Amino acid sequence: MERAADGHRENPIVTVDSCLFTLRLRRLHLFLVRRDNAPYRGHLALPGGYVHAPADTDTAAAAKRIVETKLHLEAPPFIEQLYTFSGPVRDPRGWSVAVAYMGVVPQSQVPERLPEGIELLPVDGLPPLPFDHDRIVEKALQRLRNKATYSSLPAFLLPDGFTMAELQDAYEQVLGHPLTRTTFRRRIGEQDMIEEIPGKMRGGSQRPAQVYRLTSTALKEFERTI
Amino acid sequence: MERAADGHRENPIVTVDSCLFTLRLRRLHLFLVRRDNAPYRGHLALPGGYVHAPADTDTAAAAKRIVETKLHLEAPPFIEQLYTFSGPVRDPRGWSVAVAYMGVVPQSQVPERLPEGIELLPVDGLPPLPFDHDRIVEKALQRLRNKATYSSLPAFLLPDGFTMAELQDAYEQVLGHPLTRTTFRRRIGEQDMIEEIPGKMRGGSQRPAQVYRLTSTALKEFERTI
DNA sequence: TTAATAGTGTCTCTAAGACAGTATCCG
DNA sequence: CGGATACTGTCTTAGAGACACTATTAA
Repeated sequence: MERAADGHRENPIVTVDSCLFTLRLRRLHLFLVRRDNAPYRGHLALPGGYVHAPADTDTAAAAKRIVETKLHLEAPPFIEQLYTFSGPVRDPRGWSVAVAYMGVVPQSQVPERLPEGIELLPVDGLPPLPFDHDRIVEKALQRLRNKATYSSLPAFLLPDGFTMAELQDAYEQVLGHPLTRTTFRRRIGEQDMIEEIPGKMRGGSQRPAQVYRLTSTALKEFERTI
Repeated sequence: MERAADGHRENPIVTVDSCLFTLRLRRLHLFLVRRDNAPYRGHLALPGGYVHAPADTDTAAAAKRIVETKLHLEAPPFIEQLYTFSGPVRDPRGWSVAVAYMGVVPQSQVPERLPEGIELLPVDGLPPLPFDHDRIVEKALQRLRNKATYSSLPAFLLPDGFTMAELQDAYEQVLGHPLTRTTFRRRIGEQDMIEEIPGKMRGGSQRPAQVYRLTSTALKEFERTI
């Protein structure tokens, strides 16, 4: 931890970038913002910004501040630190460290018409992104898909009050492959992760479905044994 | 990503800290170094240091450099980024960002007598550590234990050439609970993770055991379904 | 009644854990 | 041969997936 005597050391730039996902028309989408400053001015990129050292209490606070400021989204129901990217070339402004965050937002929390400069693009078929944001998005999708196999994460893409069919669809959209209905119901039932909203039912011209909500605002991880 | 006009923003200090584990006398141990600079001079802490911005190619390179310099260990067979800790108080030198790494080293790569200033302590019963290193170690142990449930990670604690009993013991030491022998053999066998070293056998005054090695120098993760 | 989706019961097959039996070494 | 540990085969039980059957609504 000694201060280098040779004067070679410069302190890296520290930024925060966030990958926020939502479901729209049953497809997974990513939030992007059009940059209004150099570098890459005018390009679509992940919402990001500098850490404001004295004001922000940590990088998570910086991420929240930037999401609120740039995406006009209130606190996402799930957001967590993803990975830290670093190096001399990923940002043209110099040797940089980017602490990346990953989160999900229910569609109900997203306005129908997005504010100017904010775009919501389907994750399959994203344009090339500036900086190393392609790598960040790839890692975020890996994490999201992986967590879908052992946690309640996909449920955070849904509004409070969803049917079993909607929940299964959220899992399938994230995982990218179908699940067997019987097994899905059984597995979810074992996890003590959702509860029936008493009496509440929903249906069109068929048998109405039971409506559920998460039992906890915290992510629930499933059991695993070696 | 605009430069703040108010002048409030200072760039945080960027450091790297590493949690390296090994098995010694069948127990999990953590590497610590006695600090020879302020702050916390003379205290045992995780091996850490500043990122050398132009010289290091990224924070992983910084972690490797610091492990080699401070622990006198060659490249650990497994090391990965753990988490990034940040805030105004975790380091008395100011608002800081610490990118933490976690790794394992086989006992065979550790000299019997450790160099001056380096200590290897059992993970149960560590002294309180400076900075927020207690939190970092806690997170590293969580990651290590979690990965033991679905990957070949504990095998990296062993030298090349281990018996099935030694492998099971490594898993049990990391997980902290016994495993059933039959199931363990079956599960490991399915993973295509280890291979027999042909002809090689080891045993005292009993039937000699088959000796194995990892099939890959990369971590192997087991299958998982929802 | 029919169409459509929700929800349940059950059958089969596979995998997990328990346990006993066989193999192979040393002394 | 006896003791010790390595390894394998098999039995029982539990869970996964497949599938069919029942339930409940609107038209």
